[in-house]
Amino acid sequence: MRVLVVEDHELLARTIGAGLRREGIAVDVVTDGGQALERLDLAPYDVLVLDRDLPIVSGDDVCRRVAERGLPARVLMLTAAGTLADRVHGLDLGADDYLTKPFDFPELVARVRALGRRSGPPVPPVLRCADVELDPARRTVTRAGRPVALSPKEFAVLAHLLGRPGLVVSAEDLLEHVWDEAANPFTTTVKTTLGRLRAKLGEPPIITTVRDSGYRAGD
Amino acid sequence: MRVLVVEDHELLARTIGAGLRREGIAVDVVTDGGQALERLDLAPYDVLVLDRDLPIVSGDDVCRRVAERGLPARVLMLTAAGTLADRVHGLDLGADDYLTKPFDFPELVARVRALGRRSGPPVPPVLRCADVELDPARRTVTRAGRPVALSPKEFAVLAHLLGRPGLVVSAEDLLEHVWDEAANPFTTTVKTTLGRLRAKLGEPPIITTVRDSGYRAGD
DNA sequence: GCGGCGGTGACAGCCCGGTGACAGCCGACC
DNA sequence: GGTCGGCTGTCACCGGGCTGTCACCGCCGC
Repeated sequence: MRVLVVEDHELLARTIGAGLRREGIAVDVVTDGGQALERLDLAPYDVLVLDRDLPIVSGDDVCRRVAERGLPARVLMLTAAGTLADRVHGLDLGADDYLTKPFDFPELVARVRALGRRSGPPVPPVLRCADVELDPARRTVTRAGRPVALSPKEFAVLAHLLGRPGLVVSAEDLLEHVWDEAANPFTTTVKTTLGRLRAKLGEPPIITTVRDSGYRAGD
Repeated sequence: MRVLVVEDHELLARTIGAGLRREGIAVDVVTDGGQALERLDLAPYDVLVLDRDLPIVSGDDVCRRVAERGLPARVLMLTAAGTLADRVHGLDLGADDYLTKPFDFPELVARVRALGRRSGPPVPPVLRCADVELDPARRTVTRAGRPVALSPKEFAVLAHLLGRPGLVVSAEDLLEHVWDEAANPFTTTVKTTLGRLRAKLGEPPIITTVRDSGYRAGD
């Protein structure tokens, strides 16, 4: 787990850093919000321990920027102001947890661990072939950066082919995996769908035909 | 966001459930740990509000099982025992946050929301897409600066979509996260709600349909 | 030349998704 | 406690685009 501590009170900063390191956590320490934003661009932190009362760039600002940029770091906000309103406000800014000074060190460690325990869910990979990209989660296909609108069947066929780059995929194989069991095994729908797909993908061809065997993409 | 409340004190359980629902959150309520474990197998909850002092299967046990099974649910532990040692112990068991009774309801809501944010990819506090802005904390939506009045369900659906910009969200996914257990899996309510939502949002469309797959906003 | 395989265009049926109407339910307000 | 109104789930119906079928053509190998 990688943690960035942002705390302008230097002694406290060093103390937190040393304490977390003693727990086997990789820690970087900076003392103002500007440095924090720089560091966040340079390395992927799991947890950000953030003092709210920072000079110049406040903890709230850093927190908001983290959320805006969609950074994966979870934010643990430290503050002297422990009123309910402040706490709620901080959480709504995008902080993931809140701790009021003075705090007990074991609790800080436990909360940092809790935040770092689970990182985001694994993202399904984007399939690529030449200048064609297929994103399964977004259900989008682009060619040279321009979106290509595909029907569900066309999309499924392309995904199946791009998922097996360089391999020859037979029409029977496509029927089995892309179509359901109701598909007529003597149908010509595979070649029709492939024709439409090729037409939408344009030139140069992404999918080649291997006579008597099937189709191939990528490689 | 979908929440499971586990609280053996029935009146308190119902009060929490009703209060969260009023905030547009899909809530299921059970009154013991055994039921909680069953429910957790049946539906993907985002947040678990868990009383620590449960009969038979304790909150600690439930919490441990959640962590062991690698369930995506975040745990907010409720307890009467507010000593530091207890809090640290709870967090080490896998709880993600801690609240001591008696608590203020706005803080419970804020913490549940914060945990719900964490269960997905990090989400900025205000969701935007084109000229539409959605503020989860204020429960407001504006289009081109003009307020749009949405019902709780419509709001929750829009928030779920805007929180996953560019991703295709299936009707099943919406049913699981926006509706609670009472939802009929064969219902047409999702498309009806989406129709009403689109009508209120007006032109140009914010939400697009991906045939056979689901809906997408943003991107 | 001819046979077989694969590509292409036209066409029609069908399924999916959108829409409007309606009813039950619940909370608010009187 | 009664009534009203908004929210939400169900249903029936409609329209459009997807997709499977078919006929035909071109190409390649024999």
